[in-house]
Amino acid sequence: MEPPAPSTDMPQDPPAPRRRPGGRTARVRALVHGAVREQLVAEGYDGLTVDAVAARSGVHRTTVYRRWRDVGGLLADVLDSAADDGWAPPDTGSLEGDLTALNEEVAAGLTEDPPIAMALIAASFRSPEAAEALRRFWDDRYRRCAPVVERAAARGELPGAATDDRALLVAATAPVYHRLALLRAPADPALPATAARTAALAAGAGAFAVPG
Amino acid sequence: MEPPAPSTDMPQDPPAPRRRPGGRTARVRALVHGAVREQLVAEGYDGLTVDAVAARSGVHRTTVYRRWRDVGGLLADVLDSAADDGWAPPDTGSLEGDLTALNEEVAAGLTEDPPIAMALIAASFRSPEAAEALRRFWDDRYRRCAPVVERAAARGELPGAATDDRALLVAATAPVYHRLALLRAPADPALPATAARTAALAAGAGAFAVPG
Amino acid sequence: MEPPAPSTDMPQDPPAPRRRPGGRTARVRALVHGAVREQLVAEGYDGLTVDAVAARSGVHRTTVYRRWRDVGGLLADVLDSAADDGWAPPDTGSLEGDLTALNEEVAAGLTEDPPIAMALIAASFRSPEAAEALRRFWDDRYRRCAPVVERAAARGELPGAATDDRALLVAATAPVYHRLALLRAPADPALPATAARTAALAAGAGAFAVPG
Amino acid sequence: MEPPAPSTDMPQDPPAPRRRPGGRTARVRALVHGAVREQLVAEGYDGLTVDAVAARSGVHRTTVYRRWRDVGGLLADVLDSAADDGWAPPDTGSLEGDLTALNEEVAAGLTEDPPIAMALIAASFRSPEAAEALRRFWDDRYRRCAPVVERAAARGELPGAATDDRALLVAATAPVYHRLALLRAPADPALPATAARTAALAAGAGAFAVPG
DNA sequence: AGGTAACCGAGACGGTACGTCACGTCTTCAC
DNA sequence: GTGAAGACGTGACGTACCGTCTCGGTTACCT
Repeated sequence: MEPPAPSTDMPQDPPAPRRRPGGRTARVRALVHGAVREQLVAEGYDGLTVDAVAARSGVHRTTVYRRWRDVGGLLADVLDSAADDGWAPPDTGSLEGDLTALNEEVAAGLTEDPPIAMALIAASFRSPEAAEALRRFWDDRYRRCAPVVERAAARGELPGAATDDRALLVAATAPVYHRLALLRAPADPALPATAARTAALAAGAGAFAVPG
Repeated sequence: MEPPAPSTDMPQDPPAPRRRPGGRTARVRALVHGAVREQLVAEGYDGLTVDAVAARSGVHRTTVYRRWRDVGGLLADVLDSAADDGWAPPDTGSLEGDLTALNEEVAAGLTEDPPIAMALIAASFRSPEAAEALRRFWDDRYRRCAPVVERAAARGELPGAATDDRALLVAATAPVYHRLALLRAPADPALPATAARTAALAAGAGAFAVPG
Repeated sequence: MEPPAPSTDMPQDPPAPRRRPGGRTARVRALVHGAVREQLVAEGYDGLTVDAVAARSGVHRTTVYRRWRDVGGLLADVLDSAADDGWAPPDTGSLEGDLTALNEEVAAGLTEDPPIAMALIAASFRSPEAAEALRRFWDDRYRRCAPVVERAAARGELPGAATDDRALLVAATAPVYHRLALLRAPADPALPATAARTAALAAGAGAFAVPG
Repeated sequence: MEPPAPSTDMPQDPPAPRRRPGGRTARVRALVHGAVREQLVAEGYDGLTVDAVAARSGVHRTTVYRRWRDVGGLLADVLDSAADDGWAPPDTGSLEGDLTALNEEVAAGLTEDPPIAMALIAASFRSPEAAEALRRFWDDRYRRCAPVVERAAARGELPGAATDDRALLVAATAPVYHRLALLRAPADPALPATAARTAALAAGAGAFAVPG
């Protein structure tokens, strides 16, 4: 949190690595990002090889390996760059409504075709880098959902002094993820609402209240 | 509740309608099953290749390809053969207690080292056959858990005429799976109980009641 | 002077009842051998890469790596298979005549175009396997030249009880190799004869006599 | 007589024809020369890459490519700069003695460890520039050996009016080079003397006499 | 007891992808 | 405006594993 201390540079201290934000490097990155997305859509995760991305992007294999190391690195970079969108949680006027809408977004994402979200989850099991990126992505998403809980508290829907928003949000969305991503059961149109209602009900009963 | 640990038991009679149940064929199957489990423990899923299994089992590569086709087929067979253990859900005298115990089993399975359960989940994302086998396995496990709900109903813990036992069980266990398998957050010792309490609370409030 | 060994590079007796003449393995070997020679002629040693040989032969890269390991292995195999020709040293009726003829063969080999011999020598500096194969090749050639010395002795051209034939032959041929392969001086039409005369003269003076 | 060992001395003044003798250019050249020699000693010829030399010398890759073009250029420059040492042929009082001493130097150079001379020879087969430099180097060495023949003539060891000193010297040294560099036979302690005696004997018999 | 279909061992091969290395060029940023 | 730092295109390397093929040899089940 403190400002960076001025480097007490010793003789021959290498200067700060200069960035090259514009030009070829940036163009290559954009080309590769696009190719990753297209390849994922076209062939699914199992078709997402470095070779295929390189061929599709027109960038050379070696360059991809140099900059992204492997498929996990590619996905991580794409995921991170995707985290900068302006996503915001729904605001329906009630906790259960918000959670239901959230779950419906989740369900839609997990069942869309091509199955990009599933591909990313699959990737996270093969590449630590992709796993970490996905973790960061979800962390960011859950953090942005905090207002859902705060608004509910402000409306008096939640008892007690404070509520563990993350626990509540995870409890609300977990059944959808579990059913679709792990159990691989067919989509249940009622599940988003059911899971939301369950979590909202438990929250109203103080299940996620923070002591103190 | 988690995918099974590799048992080192000897070949039990496969109830499959196989043509030649005895002798060499069965021995080969047992050798390969053992090698799959050992390899999974030793090298993780990414090290679970047909070649490695063949080498470890002493069975020839070609034979493995002939009978199991690929890694997914190997895992599916092993998973299916593991479904015949005598697992039964806990019985603690209360719905919340049963669910908590169940969740603790799940959490233990997902965090054990070597991470066999995680390896199987990872496999399910790469092989349709393994995915189907894992689906069958979980289906079987949830089915065996039905008595937990039935006992709770008999004790009068659940309102209404009938409860969707599967929905209740999924809701109870989903947060644990979600946190550990997807979000990859560190294990939270309180989560099994919290998730169980949440689900039990919602169930008590009729969230999983079946109409009619 | 042992009789020429039967060549082992052609398909030997195919016990195949209904198969095409020659098994796949032998056909692959023949294809690759041919491609090595062609590539060497077409592109020289620096163009002799595994990839190029594979492409030219129609055999897959991986197969070449599996069986020959690297360029050195390829050359070694080709060299060894070439050692089974029926080469015999010249027989002109005099030691100096034989050595001159031998040197002229050496000079012709080292100056031919495409420079296959030079390419093999170059290869021997990059691959231990090729070096060893070349060593074996020369050893075989010098061994076959022993009759040159024996005939000279029988004619009474050599003093003493015995002559170190290898030393004599190396002394006779070394200047040609040295000038053309190492010093890379232009070919000197007189050198084969000069070097032969020098060696013959020294031999006649007993320079290569074996004591005892 | 063998290619020079890498001297680890610091930059001596380059007697460059028209270059700026001092300053950065000379310093860079010295750094690179040193790095080439060190790299050759440390990793052998196969480890002598432009990248490695640049890294070892601290000079940028691009600079090396600009000034020396490739590995052959590097070696050629180093070899040429090494030709300026003060090497002189032995002077033992007899032709055979001189040639023996010369051969022993050659043999020592070809069998030293690390095998720098062999590395240079290897390089000469891969880079025309290095080949030409090595040719120049040997030419210079043989030229400096002329006094060996002149002294022998002055002592009356050589018949006729004149002797082809180069031919004599090549004949004397060729067996050593041939055996060690091409045939790769183990070092024979007697060979330097044998080859010297052979050549001296032939020379005494007028084998290298120049007509006219 | 013997036949025979099914199964297994063995080895090579074509093929995709991996990840690395070095070469030599080209572009961009900083001076 | 120039030139050094570094990113890139290019080609080759050697490896892992995949899945297939063919051949030949066993084995277990059935008649």
